[in-house]
Amino acid sequence: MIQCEDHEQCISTAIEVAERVCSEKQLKFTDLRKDILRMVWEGHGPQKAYDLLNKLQTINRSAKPATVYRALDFLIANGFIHKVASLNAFVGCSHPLKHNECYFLICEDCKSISECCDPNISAAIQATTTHNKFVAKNTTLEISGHCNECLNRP
Amino acid sequence: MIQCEDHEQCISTAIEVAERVCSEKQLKFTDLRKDILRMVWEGHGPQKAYDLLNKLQTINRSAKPATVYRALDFLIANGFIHKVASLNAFVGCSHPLKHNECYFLICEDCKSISECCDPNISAAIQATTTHNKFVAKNTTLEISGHCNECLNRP
DNA sequence: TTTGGGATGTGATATTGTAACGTTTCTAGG
DNA sequence: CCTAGAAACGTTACAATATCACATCCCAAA
Repeated sequence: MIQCEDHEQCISTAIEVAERVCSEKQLKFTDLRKDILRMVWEGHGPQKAYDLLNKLQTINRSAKPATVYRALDFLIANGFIHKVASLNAFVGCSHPLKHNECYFLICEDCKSISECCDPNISAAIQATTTHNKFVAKNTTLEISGHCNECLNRP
Repeated sequence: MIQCEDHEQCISTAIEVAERVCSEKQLKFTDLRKDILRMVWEGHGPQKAYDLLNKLQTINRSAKPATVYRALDFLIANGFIHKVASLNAFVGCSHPLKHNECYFLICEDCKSISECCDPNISAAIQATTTHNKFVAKNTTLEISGHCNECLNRP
């Protein structure tokens, strides 16, 4: 998410992809779900549920927490966004079609978050779960620290 | 934590280690902190802050959330427990002296949690953070799924 | 057209965590 | 010993996050 050149473009791409995937899978990509997906992407970083609720209430004054959480649940279940557990926040998924195991680099200074998928990490995790005879369903890997830009800032 | 043979023993070992480390580092291992550490370990799995509060209130009726959270913060800061972000819960650290990067296998069925440190995973993470010129301060790796025992249960 | 399930509306409430400020306790230095 | 200053703790209030339960709406398949 950090690196995008034209954020409007990447938002609309994300929505188009979601639209297509939902169409293929016969899922209902309702206006509400689309609005929430757009808002998550617009934030350009981890978005908090209640901030999304506030935004949503500018469109739909009667929106409630459950409104937002239900849409978020749908988007997570179908891979369009991720929950960042260590922040209690949500980010758009950069490649909803490609990977299952993603991880995040979270800069504590500028709050940027970048999503990566690294085959070596995935392989190492896989090797260990296999060794432990553990069947992994969901992997949370979040690395917080300082990004290169912030380290080089004067 | 799953594998311990004598849980009373592993609780008291954990407390002894904490006592020693605090003594060495000139940290104050107060009764409150010791009580919370013991309660985290007694649970034999991820413990929720408010469950700990309830337990604590059987000893100290006037305990408040902040009482618990402050003790938890101390225990985390000094490596005696970990926060499990994906569960909003806390577990005792099996080897407070040895490692920085630990990860968890969390069984969704029996709720057991096992802490592991795998050099290969650490190396893969390190390689990627280096490649991204990212300085990691804290790594959260939590793998949820199904443990071997639960998979083999009839 | 009915009917059943998914999606949403709505109000209430549960759960998790922090801020702010006062009091106590410990400890180092005079 | 005394006494600042800091660390720990007590206490109140509240903020932030999340879920439940039940009603209603809407669409698609029989």
